[in-house]
Amino acid sequence: MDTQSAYLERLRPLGAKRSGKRDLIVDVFLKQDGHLSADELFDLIREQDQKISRATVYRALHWMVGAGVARKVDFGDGRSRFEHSYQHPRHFHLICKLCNRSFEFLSSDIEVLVEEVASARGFETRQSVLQIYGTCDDCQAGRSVQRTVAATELLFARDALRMAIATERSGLEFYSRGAELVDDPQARTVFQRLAAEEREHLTTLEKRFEQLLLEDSDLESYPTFLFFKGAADGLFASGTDRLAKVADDREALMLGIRCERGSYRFFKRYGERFEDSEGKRIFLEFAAEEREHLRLLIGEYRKLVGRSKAADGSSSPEAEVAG
Amino acid sequence: MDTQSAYLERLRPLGAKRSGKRDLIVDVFLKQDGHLSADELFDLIREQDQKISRATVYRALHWMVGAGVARKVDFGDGRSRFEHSYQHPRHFHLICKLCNRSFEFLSSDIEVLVEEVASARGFETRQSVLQIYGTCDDCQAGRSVQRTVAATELLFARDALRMAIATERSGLEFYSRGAELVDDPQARTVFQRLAAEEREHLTTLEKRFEQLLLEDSDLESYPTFLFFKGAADGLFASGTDRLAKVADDREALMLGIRCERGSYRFFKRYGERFEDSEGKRIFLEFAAEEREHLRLLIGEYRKLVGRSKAADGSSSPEAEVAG
DNA sequence: CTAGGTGCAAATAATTTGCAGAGGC
DNA sequence: GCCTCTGCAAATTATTTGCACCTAG
Repeated sequence: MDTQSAYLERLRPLGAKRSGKRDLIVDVFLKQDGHLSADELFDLIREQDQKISRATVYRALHWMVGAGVARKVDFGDGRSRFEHSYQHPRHFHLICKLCNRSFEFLSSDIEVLVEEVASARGFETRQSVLQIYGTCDDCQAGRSVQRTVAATELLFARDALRMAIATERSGLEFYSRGAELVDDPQARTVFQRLAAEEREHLTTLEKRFEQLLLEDSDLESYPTFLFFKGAADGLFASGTDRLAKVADDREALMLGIRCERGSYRFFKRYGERFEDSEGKRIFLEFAAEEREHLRLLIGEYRKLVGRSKAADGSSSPEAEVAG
Repeated sequence: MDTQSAYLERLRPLGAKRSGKRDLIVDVFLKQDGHLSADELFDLIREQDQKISRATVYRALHWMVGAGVARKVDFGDGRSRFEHSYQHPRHFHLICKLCNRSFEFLSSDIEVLVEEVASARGFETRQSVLQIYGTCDDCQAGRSVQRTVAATELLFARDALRMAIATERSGLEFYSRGAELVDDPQARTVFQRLAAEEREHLTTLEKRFEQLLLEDSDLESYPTFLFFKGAADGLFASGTDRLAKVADDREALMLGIRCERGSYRFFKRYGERFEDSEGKRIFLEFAAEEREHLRLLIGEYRKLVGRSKAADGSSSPEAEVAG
């Protein structure tokens, strides 16, 4: 966590003056996981410095919220709670009313819908908070096991990797199949090359996943953190299905372009939304790879259309590629 | 609002004793629209009865929340706010941080996703709260017009009717087109009959909509309250497109069945989710109509398959109809 | 030097509670 | 008669503020 100080440095201009006290408070706060009430944070601070007053803690929290370091969340139990934004994408909460534990998750699907609703009203969103109150499975089963939960950062990275791997797999299948089906030798070469790349990336991603597991061997067993309904894996999968039905090589390439473009936009868009974190990096790196593939495919598509001028013009080829 | 007392009566057993004071508080509370803080409610109560104390209001609110008459919502401004559950489906909020107004909406799409996430965790949901903080369009534009907003009840009814009407319209188009395309005379009769029914229902619904407008002539101008992304109107519309491509009458009927079933499930499912209200009734009544259509279509389908035993078996007809 | 940060104590603000009496069942 | 509701006032809890002082830029 050495980027942390750099991160804070970036924020300074917003907040004016630096001070030892505030630094301490911010520091202690960022080291914590989960949701702290002002009072809990105060107690923690007091362990380090007996002389810091409650008011200072409140003021520091207020500053952090303003500077975007922290978010204020309300669990309905009277006092406010705070959580970091640092390496911690905004997320939603499942709150168990029995054991008072809270579980986090992230759903890009929901975020998209929220955006749609807001824009339908001309509303400019700054923050959205979703809390689902109810009973957790442990409490329902009578278990009172205080299951330790991995850091959100790890879960996020895990889910981002899972998604990337799933996409890579179905991409691999798509291109392998495509290489078999395509007639044009150059198009086939491109499909084969892309298949090879997917295979290579897949290996890389799987290694990265294994490395992640080293940090917490139970990582795979924790529940999903990042929900993506029609995540990219569906894109290529349905693409592969449709591949069997394409009329010619041009259509096959176009299908590839559509899949890659969907996948690229998807990973880029979400990668951009998150705060600095391993998960964000995974998303963005993956998006960059998809962009390369996309470029390759589009180039090949243009060449193919050039070669066979007798394009049937059924679906305005150039326009589609341009998008 | 005469069902109101009956409604409260139903709740009594949960809450023990009836009392004039509490009745007054509940009464005043239910008459209000929007989100009241305890204090605002207290002021309103005081207009009726100078001697009621703040504590009593708090206690009554606490009771109401427990009894399910009210919900507690937190807008992050320090004090809690309360809103009815009565004739007021749970909903989400857009909260403008500048003018402090809040706008409600309902999104079944989001609710579905929330349910999915919760069940993926084995979490039993009791309530979900979604708050979107930001800046409303009025504040963005510098307008400070305190636009009056219609009662949620009305907006909900309006949107339910809009949805029903849209579905009815595309259903009408579907069956009209179907009647032209179908070969089998009996199948044609069914399509014609359904088209006629849709036309009739459409008229009824449109009248109902006009009546609703009498209650608030600006009703149409208020922003959408109920968001339904792939609302039923999309179902029949895409059905009509596909109608041109069906191979035979059996497929045409099957397409109708699929559309009706989708529509039926849709309206039923959501109708069931809401608290007693005009909107709920609209949903459920509409669902009942769709069920009738569905029954008719399935009957016709079975007859047709019986007539032409030479079914190609391409899509396990009976099984599909059964679902 | 000066704006902002800090501690302390006092002030608010929202909500809860103890207690004695009133009222429904 | 018992149990719950009610008013009042006092208590509690979370958070903010005034003020005098301190410190980084």
